Amino acid sequence: MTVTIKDIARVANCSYATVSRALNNKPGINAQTRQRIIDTASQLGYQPNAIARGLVMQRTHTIGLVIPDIVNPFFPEIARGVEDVASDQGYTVFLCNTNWDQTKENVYLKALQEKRVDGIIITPSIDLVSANGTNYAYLNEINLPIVIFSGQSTTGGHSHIEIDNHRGGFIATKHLIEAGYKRIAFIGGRESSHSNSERLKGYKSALTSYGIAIDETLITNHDFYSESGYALMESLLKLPNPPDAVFTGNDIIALGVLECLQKKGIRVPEDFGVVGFDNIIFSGYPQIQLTTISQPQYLMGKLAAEILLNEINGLSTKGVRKTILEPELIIRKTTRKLNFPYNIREKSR
Amino acid sequence: MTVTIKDIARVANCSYATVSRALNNKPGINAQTRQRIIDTASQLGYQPNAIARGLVMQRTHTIGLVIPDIVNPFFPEIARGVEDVASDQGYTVFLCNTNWDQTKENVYLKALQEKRVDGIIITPSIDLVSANGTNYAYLNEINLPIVIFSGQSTTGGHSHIEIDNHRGGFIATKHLIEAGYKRIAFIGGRESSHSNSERLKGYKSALTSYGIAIDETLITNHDFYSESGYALMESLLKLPNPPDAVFTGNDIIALGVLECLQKKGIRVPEDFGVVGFDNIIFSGYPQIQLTTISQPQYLMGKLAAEILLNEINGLSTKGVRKTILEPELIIRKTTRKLNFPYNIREKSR
DNA sequence: ATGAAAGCGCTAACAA
DNA sequence: TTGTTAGCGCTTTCAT
Repeated sequence: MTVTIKDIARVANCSYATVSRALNNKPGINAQTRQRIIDTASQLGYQPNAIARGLVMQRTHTIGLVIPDIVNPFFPEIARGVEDVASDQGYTVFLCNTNWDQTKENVYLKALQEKRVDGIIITPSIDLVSANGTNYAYLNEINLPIVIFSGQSTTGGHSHIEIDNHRGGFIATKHLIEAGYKRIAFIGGRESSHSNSERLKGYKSALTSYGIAIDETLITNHDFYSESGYALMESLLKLPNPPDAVFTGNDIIALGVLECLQKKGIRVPEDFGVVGFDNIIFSGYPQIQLTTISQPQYLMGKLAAEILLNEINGLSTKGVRKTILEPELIIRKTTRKLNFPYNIREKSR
Repeated sequence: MTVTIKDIARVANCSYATVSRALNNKPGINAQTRQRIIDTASQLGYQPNAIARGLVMQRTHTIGLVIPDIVNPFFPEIARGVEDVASDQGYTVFLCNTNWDQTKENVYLKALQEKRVDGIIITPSIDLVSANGTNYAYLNEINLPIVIFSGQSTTGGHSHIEIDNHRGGFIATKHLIEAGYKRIAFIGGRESSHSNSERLKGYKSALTSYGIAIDETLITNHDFYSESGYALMESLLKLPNPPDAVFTGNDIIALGVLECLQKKGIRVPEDFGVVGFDNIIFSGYPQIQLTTISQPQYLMGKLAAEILLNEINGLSTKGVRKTILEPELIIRKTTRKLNFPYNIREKSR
């Protein structure tokens, strides 16, 4: 049925070891026989069996990409970055979308190991460090190059790449304060997610720096979806003393917040300020113009893949790379201009 | 290093064939030995090697998903649909993003075959049927279950699933006509793409049905990106007799069109109508409210995967399923209400 | 320069 | 019920 090197050997009249040599450009083989073999291989329509090769080489040229939500435009950009460098270097990538489901994440991790991927890039759906308990040390049990994307290693045993989420939360909130908003709420996504909790810490730290008391009733978390943003915004508005601004866990949430505000007829940015996080492509559209914190998504995907492939190929040591990128505030139309005279000096963080 | 069934056999004191039986729930094995084997397997932290298994079984439980643009929100929804059913059935999916690059598509197709995937779901970046010449018969040379997503088979040898693009183009254009727009342009994406050319045909057929002459200067194509939509809209506006409405090849293009219109200060929908295609999630956002043609993306992804897995598992015959879904017009805020009295009857298509 | 043969980790037919 | 053995298709020593 499918043609193998043995078939080639038969018609090219040589041993199949020779075929292997010829096809893999190994030295020590007569140029003519090599050509003859290559010719018959293409005549027979030979397609190397990567599975068999993988078995003997213990290398599959395959990596796994484990992410929580491919539908959030943040991740497709990452995926494209990862893919571009992977395919450039002859690797192929398994897409593993967990829908923020811890169980599904584990199932995927197991499958990837069984399929003998050469390495894994993962955005854990839960914060590895703050989550105490042994359950979440699972990444340490994987004996494979791993790069953690937007998360941290519990042991320092894995490279990781992320934006400085704390700083991002800080500058987002700072911007809101300086624009003169008075009661700034936080609408986060998954409370257990690493990036979310860092952003929240940044938010708190900004408030504290400016001498503003932290009001726990203004801090909410649920999901990284816009429905969640809508719902939480709605309930925040029902507070006796409702907020006049909100910093959200990501742009998608902010979109839901904006929708709610529009429905309630609350004017943005005049009476209400909104800052998101990620700077997904749609945030920049003229109709949206969301003020947000930018992450260079495609670049981050590329970097993650480069780091991983370097580790796989032994070009760099495992787990040493800590790449923290600087977040950038993108001021658009959902926050007021900084025309508010503010005397309180920002304390250093 | 890694533990194999031989290691298990050694400590469980049996042959490794027995181990294989025990671990795979094969009949004809003593319940106690099975348990003993299972126990030692987990004690040793055994992880089956799917590569070795794949080699002997000639089945990898892996499928390939080949799409042109993971960044277009249309595709992540598809991917999620595909993934959800795949992972449910124990399959894993290779994400192959081609960026509309025919060469990259071929490279991926080759890689997928070499990696012995069990089947492929592909949105060809070029129209297989209209593209004449032998180059584009490549899918027929692949001896694997394939389902073509939003495209057609040249031979009828592959199942395919798509929306009725022609019909979609027709109802989009019809809607614009009935809303009273007079000069309706078409801004497409890749001219060589199947869905694009079908949508264009639908557009022409609607105009013809309503007795409107087709003006080739109003028909433009470039890329499925919003930059392309912006640029083409801009040049269309420079025409001596510019259009007052446009039907676009997809929503992303429409977003670019809207941006251009806004910049030029042209009022939508009062003075200009826009209809997109796909109904990506962002089109429904309150700030956008794009009138468009809906495709049930997630469902389509699910269906594609189900069809493929059925073929793989011999539950249905290869290449017989032709699934054509009905498009739906979603009227939002980028087109006028149908308050225009129109006497010309729609001829049947 | 080429061939013979072992072995990667597993499944499955055949024996016992 | 269990063991022996032959591959799956390939790479890679070790001989020749």
